Formats: sequence, C-alpha cells, structure tokens
Amino acid sequence: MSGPAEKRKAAWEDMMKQSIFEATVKVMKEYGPAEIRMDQVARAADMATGTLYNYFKDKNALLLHVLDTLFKPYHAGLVAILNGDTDPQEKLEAYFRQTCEIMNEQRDIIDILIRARDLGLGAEIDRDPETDYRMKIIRIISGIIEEGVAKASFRRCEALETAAMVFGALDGMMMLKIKGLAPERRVEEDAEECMALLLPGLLAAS
Amino acid sequence: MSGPAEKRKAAWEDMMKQSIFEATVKVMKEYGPAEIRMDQVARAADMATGTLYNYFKDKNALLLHVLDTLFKPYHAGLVAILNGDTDPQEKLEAYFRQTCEIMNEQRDIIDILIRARDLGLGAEIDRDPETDYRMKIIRIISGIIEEGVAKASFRRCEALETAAMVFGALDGMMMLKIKGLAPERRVEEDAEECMALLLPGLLAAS
Amino acid sequence: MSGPAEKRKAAWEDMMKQSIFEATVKVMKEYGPAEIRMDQVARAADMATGTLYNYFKDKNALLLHVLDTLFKPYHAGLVAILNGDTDPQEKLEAYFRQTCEIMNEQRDIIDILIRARDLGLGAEIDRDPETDYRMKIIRIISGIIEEGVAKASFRRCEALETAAMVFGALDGMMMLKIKGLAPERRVEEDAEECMALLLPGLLAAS
Amino acid sequence: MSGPAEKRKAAWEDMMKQSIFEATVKVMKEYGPAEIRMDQVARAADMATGTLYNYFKDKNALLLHVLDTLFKPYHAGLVAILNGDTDPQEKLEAYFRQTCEIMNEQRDIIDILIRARDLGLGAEIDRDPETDYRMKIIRIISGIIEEGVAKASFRRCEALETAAMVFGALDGMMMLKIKGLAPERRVEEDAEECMALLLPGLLAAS
DNA sequence: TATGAATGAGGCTTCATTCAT
DNA sequence: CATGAATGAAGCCTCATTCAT
Repeated sequence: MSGPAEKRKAAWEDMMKQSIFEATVKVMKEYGPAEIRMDQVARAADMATGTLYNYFKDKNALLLHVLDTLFKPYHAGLVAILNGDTDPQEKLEAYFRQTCEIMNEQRDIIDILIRARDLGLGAEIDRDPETDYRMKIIRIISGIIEEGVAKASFRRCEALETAAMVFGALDGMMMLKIKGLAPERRVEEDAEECMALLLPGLLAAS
Repeated sequence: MSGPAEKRKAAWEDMMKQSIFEATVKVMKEYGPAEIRMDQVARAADMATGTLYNYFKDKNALLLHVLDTLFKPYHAGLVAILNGDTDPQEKLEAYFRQTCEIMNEQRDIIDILIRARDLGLGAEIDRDPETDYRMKIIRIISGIIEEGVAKASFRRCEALETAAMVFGALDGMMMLKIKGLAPERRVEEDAEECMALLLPGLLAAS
Repeated sequence: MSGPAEKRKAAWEDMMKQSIFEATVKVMKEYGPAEIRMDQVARAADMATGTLYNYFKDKNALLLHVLDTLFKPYHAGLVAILNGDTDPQEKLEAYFRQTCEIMNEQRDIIDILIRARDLGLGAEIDRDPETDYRMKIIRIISGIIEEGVAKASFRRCEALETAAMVFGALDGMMMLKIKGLAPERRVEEDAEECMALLLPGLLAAS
Repeated sequence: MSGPAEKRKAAWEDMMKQSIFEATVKVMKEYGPAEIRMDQVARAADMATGTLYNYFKDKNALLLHVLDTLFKPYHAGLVAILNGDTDPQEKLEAYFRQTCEIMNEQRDIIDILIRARDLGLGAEIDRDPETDYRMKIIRIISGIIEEGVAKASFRRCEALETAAMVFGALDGMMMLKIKGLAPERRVEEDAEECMALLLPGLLAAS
C-alpha cells in the first residue's frame, strides 16, 4: 500500500503541486488576482498547461488550493494565539501583531487572501464555507472576545459581530498600506495603533 | 434648443438609462457582480443587446454608471454630515447611523459598491481614483477625525489610517449582515454598537 | 398622371437624392470609400437614417447611385470626344487632357470611382457590367483606337486590350498623384506626358 | 537549442501556416478578397477558429501574411531582373514577360495582390508603406527607367511617374484578362504587345 | 506522466435595416 | 414622408480544457 514507490510518487506529486502553487502566486502578484490565466501559470511553473490538470481538477481547484496554502500558516498562528494561556487582551495584541507583521512582510499574499472573491470564486465560497477565510479569522477573534467577556475583562457584546468589526478595522488598515497611503512604521507601532483604537471599546468599564 | 421635443427626448433617455441601470442591478443581485453579461442585462431590461450600446459606450461604462448611481446618494449624505455644524462625535455617530441604515435597507447595493473590484474594473479604478468608492468614504471619515483632533475632542492620530480602520470596521459588520450572521436589530442599536467599539479609542484622554 | 403635384413631388425627390448624394461623397472623402456608414451619411445630409431608405432601397443602391452620378459627366465628355469629328490622335489627346483635368481638380472623385470595388460592391459589379466604370471608359478608348486603325493612322492591334493598357497607364499616373508622389504640373503637361509615352506605340509605322 | 524536436516543431508551425495560407487564398478566390471571415478560413483549413489565432495574432496579421507570401516570389524575380546586367530595354521586356507569365498562370493571385486595399487593410497600408505592393513594383520599374535614361537609351522623363504608367498599363491588361476579355495568347505574345505599346514612347529619339 | 497545440463555446460589439410615432 | 431609437444577426477574439503523441 505504501512502499517506497508510493512514497516517491507522493513526494513527486507534492513537489509538482508546490511548483504550481509558487507559480500561481507569482502570477497573482504580477497581474493581480483577477487576471490569472492557466497558460501564464504553466509558463511561470515551466511546465505545459496540460500538466496543471494532472494535479488540479480545474482552475477553481488550483485557486482554492493556493488560497488554502497561503492561509494555513497564518491561520495556524492565530489558532495558537487563541489556544495560548495568555489573557484575552494579550491575545488580541498578539493577533494584531501577527497580522501587522504579515501585512508588512507579505502584503501581497494577504491581499490575495482577502480578495479571494475577485478570483471569481464567489459561488464556490458560498457553497463551501470552509473556503471563507475571513470568517475563519473572525471566528478566532470572536473566540478571543468571548473569553474576554467570560473573564469580565471585556464588556458584554455580540462577540461575532464585534470580531467582524475588529477584523474589518485591520482589513481597512491593510487596504491603505496596499495603496501606499499608510505611514511606513515598525510592526509594533502598527499593532499599538490598532490597540489604541480598538482596545478601549472592548474593555469592561472599570 | 430646449423645446418640448428635446425634453421628451431627454426624459426618454433618462428612462432608458434607468431601466438599464435597474436591470443591471437585478442581474448583479441574481448572479453576483462578477458574472454580468450584456445579453443578460438586455434581457432583464427587456430590450435588445444593441440597445444597451445606444446608451453606454461599452460594458465598462455601464458598470461604472451603475456604481456611480448607487454611490452618489450615500456619498452625498456623508458629505452633508461632514459639512454639518455638529461636533465631530455627533458626525461620527451620524455616519454610523446612515451607514447602518443603508446596510439594513439596501444591503445588496452596498455589497455591490464595496465589491466594485469584482467587476473586473480594478484597472479602471486604479486609473481614475474617483472611482474608488472606499477611499472617498475614508476621506470623509478622515475629515471628521481631523476636525475632532483639531478640536481636541479626539486624541492625536494618523487621521487617514484611523479612518480606514473605522471604515473597515463597518465594512466588517456589513459583511456579517450580508451573510445573515449578524443579529437583526434596529439601526440605532447597530450604530450604538459601532460607537461603543470605536468611540472610546478615538476620544482624547480626559 | 403628371400634374403640378407630381412635378413638385418629383422635384422634391430629386433634391433629396441630391442631398444624400453630396453627403455620401463628403463622407467618402473624409473617411475613405471603404468606411461608409449609413448613420454618417445621414448626419452629413442632416436627416435621419430612416429617410435614406425612402430614396434608396439599401446601402448598395445608394453607393451605386453615387458612383453613377459621379461618373456620368465624365463619361459624357468622353463620349463627346469619341463622337467628335477630329482625328483619332486628337481624340486620344483630348481623352488624356480631360482625364488629367479631372485628376487635378477632382482627384478624390476619380479615386472613389476607380476604387468602386473597395465599397464591397464587387459582386454587384460582376452581376451588372454596366456598373463597371473602368470597362466603360476602356470601351471608349477602344473605339478611338479602332477608328485610328481603320484610318491607318494607328498600327494594327487588339483594340480592347490596348485600350485597357492606355487606361491603366492613366490610372497609374493618377494613383501616384493621389499619393502625392507625382510632380505637380499643369494639365497640359500631364497630358503631353501621356502622349509622349503612349502615342509612339500606337502610331502606324510611317 | 535547435535539436530535432525544435526542428519538428518549426516544421509543424510552417505546415500549419502554410495550410492557413492556402485556405485563406482559397476563400479569397471563392468569395472575393473583401468577404473573408475567420470561420470560413478555419473551415477551409479544416481546423477550429481558435487555432488560427495560435499562428496569427489577428485577422489583419493573417491577411498581411498572405499578401506578403504571394508577393515575395514575384518581387524577388523583379529585383533579380533589375539587378541583372542586361541593358534596360531587355530588363523591361523581362519585367513584361515575368508579369504576363504570372498573369496567365496565377491570375487570381495577382488579382488578390493588387486589390489588397479591398481587404480593409487600407489604413494598415498607409501606415506601413512596405505593404504597398504596387509602389514596390513601381519603384523597380522606375529603377529600370532611370538606368535607361542614364545610359541615354531612354528619353529623359520623370522616372517614377513613367514607371507608374507602365505599371498601370500592365495592370489594365491584367484586369482584362481577369474578366476574360483579353485574347488568349502565349506569354511571349503578351509581352511583345506590351513592348509594342510602351517601348517606342520610352526610347530616346535616335 | 508531460506535453502543448487544437478545440470551440461564449462574450462583446457593430451597424444595416425596420417601424412606431 | 421624416424621424431616430430599437433591433439582432453576424463577426472577431479569448482562454479553460482536452487529447494524441
């Protein structure tokens, strides 16, 4: 079932998928997420278009894979924060910091993730909620907020809704950065700015 | 030069544009903003495809017109708020209220507006910043914040960036509403929720 | 059958056709004979597109009428020359002179005439040889040549073929003029140049 | 870089282009040069429309390629004649002979070439004079005439203009042949007829 | 399995012609 | 008869997907 041959095969498949993934991201960065053509991806991956279809059923599957791959490490980091044993306020700050960090270092990746709908995947996303990266993040933030409310360090509120707003606020900041209209600062300062705006409204009245 | 005949003609042209506009919005709502075909719009407007081109140079012009038409009243309301002689805090609340109102009443329209880039107009938007509806709103919010800072009722901050975050927060709330995941409430309550989260972080330390 | 009312009507019809004719020529000159659109013609004639169809069955009929109208006076002049009682050599020179005159004065009209096939009328012309303006001219030249041969002032030759070559030679000269590559001269000099090249080859050996 | 695989590929590409070329000529002959549709060409070449676009950027490029391909051997022959070391009179006769030969053997091809403007390529031709096949031929004839004048075997004249007339004369003869109105003769006789008409007018007075 | 040319459905746009006013 | 907006057939071109080698 899983002799050396199978392993080699699986490894090869992973390598190919990885190459295709990198090529797709490259094309996305160059032409914008809405202008991806399979032949461009193939050329960037230095393979034939037909080969792409040996690893991905169709264009949709490829794009979803790319989004997933980009999202996974970021999401894992957030889950780690949520499950950490720091207090909610620190978790929030950690979320801000991690997000701002990615904003600064991999701005275009975040851009791709958040503009997933631009890929023409709207219908796909509506069908499979797992593909809705924004909601996944919001649910994590919501978890942090719920914990804060439970521990009475945050005021009572609709956690999911508040989380959506917090998420949106960072999204807005990122949009400005992408446009080059936001001040260039260190990550810590960005995160502090987020805290400054959002924390006071979350804290329970003392 | 502007006899009754001209008036009838102008009125007719307005009616046609309006019909096409409505048909386009209808198609946008039904199929999502990224899947608009000219023949669908024509059928929805109960006319021939060619007729569309008597009123709009091409697909791009039609889409931009639709966005503009949707955006104009909302934007006008925001400008009125900004130019009003109430204090910044009240202006902010008015902005929240107006936005939440539209969110509740014309959710899909806002959705279309904000997802303008899904229309494949990305390039167009980048070329003509006037078409970037989000930035226009953000600039208004920024104006409110600057006024607040000048009057020392708000703390010092990067106004544009903060505005982007405030805008994003409401955008996030709206996204949740569109998904049907936000609690159904009265507009006032929505606006209060926004104030509760965002105002404390804006106010100057007393 | 032909009371005053009928006459007025006929006169009106002539005026309209004349207006349309002039408008068409204007558009032809402006955009080139291959780029005529009915709406352009209508605008140039200051009337509605539909009106054109009250006077001409379709676009083809309009174009053929225009060609005919342009061609008629030129053709009439050539017929007069052919039927004159001068000797063939003088007739030939008269043909050259008249043609060069039109070349200089109404270059664009000649251009339209000769490029009739550019109008997409090729099929039409093949169907109705009367529409083949070049052949009509060639037949006249052929008549002149035949007369010359009969009178023994021209050498024996295939009259029609030789006429085609003579016609072609002038056509070539005109093409150069249209391109602005021919020397600007007086009509007489142009005609003399034609004589200089073509007459020796026509004359009977003395 | 140019192994057997590359050669096969290049050969295949040449074959495809050749097939498309032939199909286009076939369609041109059948429907006339002004009525070419890409789907007709594709059907004539027994391939899908899209395939055409793998070998030619667009319709324009295809048509220009066809014209070029048709013109090249004829043009090369003329250049060879011009550069030969025979005397101008012989060169002229050689030009006549070659042209009449093609006239007889590939009448429809010459027809296509000369009616290049019927393809709707007028604008293209005006932009790139290299595409103006008639002028290229005329310039060669002009070269022959200039040489004749320099050697005093031809009379002084405007070489380019005279060349245009000579070219036009043969064009006229060809038109007649295309219409089937010219006598069917051997090439030599055609060429002699040209010499008979045009040479006397070129020769210097002895 | 890799290749990459072939495929062809599908979308946008033009413009000659019609017809209700 | 004039009007001119509406019509819709027709043509060009793109690009995701297939398939023979």
